[in-house]
Amino acid sequence: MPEGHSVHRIALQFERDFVGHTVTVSSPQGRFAEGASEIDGLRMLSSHAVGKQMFLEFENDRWLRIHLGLYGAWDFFGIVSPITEESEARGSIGAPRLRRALRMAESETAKSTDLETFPPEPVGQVRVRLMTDESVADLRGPTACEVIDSAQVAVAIEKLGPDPAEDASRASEDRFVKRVRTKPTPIGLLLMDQSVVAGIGNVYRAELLFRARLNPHTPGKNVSVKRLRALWQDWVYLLDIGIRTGMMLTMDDLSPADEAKARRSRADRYWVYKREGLPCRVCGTNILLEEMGSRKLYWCPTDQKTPRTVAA
DNA sequence: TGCGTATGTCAAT
DNA sequence: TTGACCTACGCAT
Repeated sequence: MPEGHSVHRIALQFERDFVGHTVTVSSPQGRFAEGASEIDGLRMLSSHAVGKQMFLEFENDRWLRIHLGLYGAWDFFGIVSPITEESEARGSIGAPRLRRALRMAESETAKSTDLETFPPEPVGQVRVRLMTDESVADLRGPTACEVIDSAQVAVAIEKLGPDPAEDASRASEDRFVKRVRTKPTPIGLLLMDQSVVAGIGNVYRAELLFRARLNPHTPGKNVSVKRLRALWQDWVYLLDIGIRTGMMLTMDDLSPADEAKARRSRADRYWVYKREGLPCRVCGTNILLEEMGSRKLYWCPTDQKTPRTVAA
């Protein structure tokens, strides 16, 4: 379910509540029994996200690499610390941390409920359970879940393009621009290519292209450097909002009422995503749906009509 | 109860 | 380009 923002939030959650702790690792479902035994009882040393992948570092050069894929999700139980200013703001800062259950990765429907017993019984297909004295994290449905060493971590990260949440430097932006400019591939495909830019998924792709008023079919090499820099900066901006709020909020300058609506329901949240056949919020033209990269692409044929590009 | 869908990726063809 | 895979949920029957 997650695009880059949720993976970064999850990595932050681990940083808060697991890093520095000795972790009991098990595989209630059994499918990760071997990997679990490799890291069981080790101290967690760090937690990182790059794009949609997360790397949890343990002692002895053992790393847990996780990719949630389409349906993966983490559930946290017990002590679950607030991870952003916004979540801090909901309770008083410095107040005792809550004992609760929180589902992450399905940020659209993040739930937090009271917890009666600790640790709770695993429910459903839990591939991995990580447990400290105070906190439990259950992983279900990941595409990737494996124990590797730091050399293999380096290989995995090498395959990924820049991720602004991990490196927002100008060099990172340049890397993105350069990669896009060398390819004849449509920009709508390049934004989904994790080696070009890491962390963008199907929702952010559609929304970023609309915000840029960019035709998804424009070949990467035909998009001007100026527009690509703007596109990168917009991703920096949206990703930051995503990490802070846990939601893919892509519409700016909403009235407080519309902002509340956008937060409450997906139907009121996006410019074009999942809005095929509905009138464009800007020009009224019906939003189109087409397949691109075997994923559903939503766009406005009027606002995103011409590439309006000049080779710079 | 069963079907379709989903914010993803990879291997096989 | 297609199919396989991981799991949960909403909706129709």
